[in-house]
Amino acid sequence: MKKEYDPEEIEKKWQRRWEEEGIFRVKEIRDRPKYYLLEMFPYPSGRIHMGHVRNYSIGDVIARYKRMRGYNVLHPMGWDAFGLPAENAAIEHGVHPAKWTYENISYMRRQLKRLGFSYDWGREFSTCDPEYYKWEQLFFLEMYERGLVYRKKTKVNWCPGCNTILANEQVEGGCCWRCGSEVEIRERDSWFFRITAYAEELLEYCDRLTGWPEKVLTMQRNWIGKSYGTEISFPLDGEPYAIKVFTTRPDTIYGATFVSLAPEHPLASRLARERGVKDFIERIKRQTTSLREDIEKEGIFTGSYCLHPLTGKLLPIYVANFVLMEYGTGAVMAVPAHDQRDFEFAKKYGLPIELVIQPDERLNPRDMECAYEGEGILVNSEQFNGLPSQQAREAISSYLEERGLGRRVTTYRLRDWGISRQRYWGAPIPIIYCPNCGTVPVPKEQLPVILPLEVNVKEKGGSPLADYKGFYETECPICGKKAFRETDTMDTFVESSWYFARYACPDKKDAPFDRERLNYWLPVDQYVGGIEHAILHLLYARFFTKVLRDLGYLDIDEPFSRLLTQGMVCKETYSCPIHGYLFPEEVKDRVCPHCGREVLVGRTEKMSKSKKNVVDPERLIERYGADTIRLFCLFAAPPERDLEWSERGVEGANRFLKRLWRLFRDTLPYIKDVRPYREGSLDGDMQALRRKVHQTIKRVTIDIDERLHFNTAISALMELLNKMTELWERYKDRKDPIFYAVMREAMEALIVLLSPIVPHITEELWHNLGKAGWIIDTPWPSWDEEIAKEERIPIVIQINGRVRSRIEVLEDTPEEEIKRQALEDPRIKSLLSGRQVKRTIWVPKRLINIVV
RNA sequence: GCCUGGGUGGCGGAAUAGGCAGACGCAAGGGACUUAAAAUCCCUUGGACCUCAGUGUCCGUGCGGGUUCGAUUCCCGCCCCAGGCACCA
Repeated sequence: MKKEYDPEEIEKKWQRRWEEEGIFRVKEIRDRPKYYLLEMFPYPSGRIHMGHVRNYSIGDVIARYKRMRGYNVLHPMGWDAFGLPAENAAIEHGVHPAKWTYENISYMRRQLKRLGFSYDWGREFSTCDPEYYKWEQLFFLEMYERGLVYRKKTKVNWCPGCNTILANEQVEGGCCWRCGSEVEIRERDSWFFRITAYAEELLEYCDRLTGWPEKVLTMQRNWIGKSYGTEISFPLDGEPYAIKVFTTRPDTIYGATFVSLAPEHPLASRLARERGVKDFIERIKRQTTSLREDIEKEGIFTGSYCLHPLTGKLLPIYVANFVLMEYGTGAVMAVPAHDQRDFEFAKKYGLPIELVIQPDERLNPRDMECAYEGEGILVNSEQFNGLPSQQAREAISSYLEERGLGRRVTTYRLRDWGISRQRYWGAPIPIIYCPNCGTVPVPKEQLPVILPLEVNVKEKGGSPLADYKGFYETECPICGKKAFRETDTMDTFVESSWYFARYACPDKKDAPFDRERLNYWLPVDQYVGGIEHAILHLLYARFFTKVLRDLGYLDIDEPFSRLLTQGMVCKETYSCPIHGYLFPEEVKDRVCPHCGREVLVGRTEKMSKSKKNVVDPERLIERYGADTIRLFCLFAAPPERDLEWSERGVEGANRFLKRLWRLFRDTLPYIKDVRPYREGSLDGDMQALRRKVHQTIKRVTIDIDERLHFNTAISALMELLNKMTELWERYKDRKDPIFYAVMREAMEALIVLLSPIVPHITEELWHNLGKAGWIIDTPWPSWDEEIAKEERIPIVIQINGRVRSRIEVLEDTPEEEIKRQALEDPRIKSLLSGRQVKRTIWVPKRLINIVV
């Protein structure tokens, strides 16, 4: 073997051999337990970034580990290939989105291969391939048949300058990111998936996803937002209509002093008698809902009144910008005393504040500086006075129901999923509009509706599909006359909602899935991806799984049994006061390369191209090798935390591998033909080393298997290497066969335990040890609890909770004996002299606390 | 604004069920080797204090309180940072 560690040579060698032998190809093997490990597939943006390296390094450790534990592991990779950046590239650089995407894919595939991940590349696919998206179009049609797809009006961001619809991310501060024009809100027909039909099931199953982080489940539960409330009718004054409001606080009904409508509410414009009111409504309607967030609460009196359903009082009707048409009924009974938004609104427009819930401390509406939103006792509420608010909710709801003035309802915050995108680079929606027959689904046998490649993506104007006759002009499948295709494409979240299932059988030609293979592999046992997908992607994938189950394709209820959400990769930013953000490699000696000014070192933020605080993994691989990068990504932080990039840390990881290499090189001549130590008692350093080996096996196994904390697994392995190096220096010349045997056992364990993390160097060392076969096919080592056990354990002696001394005892020393020893400890004795021991607290195997 | 996380030495982090705060790594300082440098190896390293330099004292896990014999860990109230977002009545 080489004298010095040469990562490039050994990594390329083993990557080639693994590929030649196809050792990561998997087939269904009935009598072996399967394990499906999946990482979120990448968008082919151009090059792999550190977030990918981290994500896929984590996944690869688990995949390789599970394989060593005897599982038949499916570990696939592919491309989430539709999306907006391809179109932006087309506009900016004149490259066709397809060319751009496929070139990126081939570049990034090479980068991933260079990192040595254990993918079964035979299952790779891209979602922009008609062979993939045609099944998605099929699902769309089947969902349409079942009423799970429908069309309704929705708001879109319209840029008058570019004459096109903008995505939310293309709107910056209310203006178009490309031309700076002020963005308008327009209404447009869009296709929706009826995810709300699954709201209850999606919520219920949150309780069964025991392998998911609680924070993700909490976010999803809140997103679905089930709430129990009451719908109450407020009759209009002098008209035979009523405004239906939704409230979760019917107990506050006597505190309602006005009613607020969403600007989109049908009654809003009807009631608006004056021109000023109409203008206000039109102005608010033009604000996007996201823009309205930051805007001050404002509203206008419609000039009309309604009647309080219980007191008969006249209440003014307002239109308010903070009332949402999408939630509840689009109308709110305003209770300023007990709702902060209503409170602010009432203060602003001088509306009365009526206190109806009295908490323990006496509130007076005149002195209130904010609304009281908590529970309390009802006051000013006629016959309900004196009831606690919780009981009052029930009593008032029942009272309203009995009189036909209201009814109890369950609402969800979750809204249906709008999937229409006025984009070119996406899967076409398989619908035809016929002047005679109306909206006609594309017959299934005509699928796929292929996205034409021979179009020009232009900077200005709408979707190229809407300009391309060859695409949109077609025949009606019913009457055969001239008809038009839908030119919208699907949200790219649709592709990523079912890709995990397609990996089970990506070669299936005549159907989306092959039932038998699907049932063998699904569900995904462990899913790994960024925390930023905690809601949208993960909820959509769960929804799609349930839909595909109900359409008869899948036999599972949930796609991902276990979920690991990783944090982001961050780095400090560099900027020049004149030239803006700078790439780290541009900065030499902390000065700007353009003007020589000192660079400002900014906050640590998520790596992003716009801030230029990115590190190119490829450069690091060239310099240190794939194993070093993988090791660093796993060592620097536990997976769920954000990872702060540090070039120094990478060097540290590299040093560790060099130390491993050198120790192995030095010991090899002595241990090459030695059998690992297996049995018999040892003492002194030999026993200590062997104990460390078994302790390390235990720690690493638990860290990888249960805790998914690779950073602590690695630190345990570093400790083992340090111990081995130390003892090697001390004993290498003693020609002690027992020492060599213990070293051999330690070396084998170290290499095998490290192999999921740094597969190349360990494969090389493994073969140098004279082993045949792949290290990934080596069974994971087990530990012997007896060998791992410390004989003497340190016990901390505290006085009043402060550490004052330590003693060492045999593990099973009884409490009485430890107490006796503690009190006899000279230091403790002197500290206790003249003081009365009140009690002692004994924590087995840890400490004894003497309270005086 | 709302939802969800996070905050520990100069830095990344460790402490697995309330029990030794700072494992492991980085950086820094000192030393060894070398003609020299790099590489490598060894030692020191949270802060302050002390005429008992010790097995010493005190402070210290964002800030302020609380529970407890004992709190990085649990509870209450703040501040700051990050992710997500659709003002959710």
